[in-house]
Amino acid sequence: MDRGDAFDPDCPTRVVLDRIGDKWTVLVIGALRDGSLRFSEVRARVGGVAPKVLTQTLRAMERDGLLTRTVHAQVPPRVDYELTALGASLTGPIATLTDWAETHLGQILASRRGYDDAAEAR
Amino acid sequence: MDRGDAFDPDCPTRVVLDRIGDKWTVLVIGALRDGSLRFSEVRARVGGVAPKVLTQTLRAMERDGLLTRTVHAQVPPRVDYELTALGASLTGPIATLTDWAETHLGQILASRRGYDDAAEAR
DNA sequence: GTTGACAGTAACCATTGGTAACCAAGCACT
DNA sequence: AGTGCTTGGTTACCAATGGTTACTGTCAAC
Repeated sequence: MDRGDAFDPDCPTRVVLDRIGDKWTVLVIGALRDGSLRFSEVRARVGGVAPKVLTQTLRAMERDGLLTRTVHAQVPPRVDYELTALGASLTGPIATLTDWAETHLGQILASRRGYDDAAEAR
Repeated sequence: MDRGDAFDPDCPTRVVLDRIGDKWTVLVIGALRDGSLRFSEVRARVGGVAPKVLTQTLRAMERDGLLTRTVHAQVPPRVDYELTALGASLTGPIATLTDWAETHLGQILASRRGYDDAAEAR
């Protein structure tokens, strides 16, 4: 097993897909695409994320080597988050994905509307 | 709002990202890439998925127009799932992503190991 | 009549995601 | 001395989701 097989549940590739598949991870990477941000800035960019969940996400990403976390001994505290080379290499695939999402959004919503109408007619 | 903005929590693009971000959706699309399959075949290909969850995933994908579900009035029953053009158009972006996952798996696991060792040394 | 295949469903439990409230450190001001 | 302000979280709690196991319906074949 060299590159992993995403269909085997016991293969670690699955773990990677789990992380990428995480909604917040994708958004955080998008937020950090243009440079480092501090905690509250990430929070502001990624609308609607609870601080607890953001902390979890950032720690998991740090653990996986996708970003670095640097604490400045200041008051008030300042913590900067920045993508590593590994994290930055993910921006490409993710951009592909969000592009798809944004261009096909209309089709999906239309399909969903049709489905709802059919349910209503029953 | 034409294409949507994934960073606004109230924007429907978020909904699309949620679906794409779903672990099982990605794997199901991969499984159906080469043609239609029946329920149990999908289940076998996507190792480790519980039938309930697979049903939920497939229904949601049908609702979003990513695949079609055709029931054959037979006994034993036969249900075929097949990607729509919309669903097939997702295989590209997803392949990009799984490629990334499989090639960078080593780096991530290495980073994770280092993190664990550091925690242990404390 | 009972066994077997297929495609689920039902009931239940575990894990996760999310909310609201609070905390710690240091500085400025009173 | 005490109060308030800031940032970057943590804690306790609750709801929603994900997952597991067991069961169901139908009809053909034995």
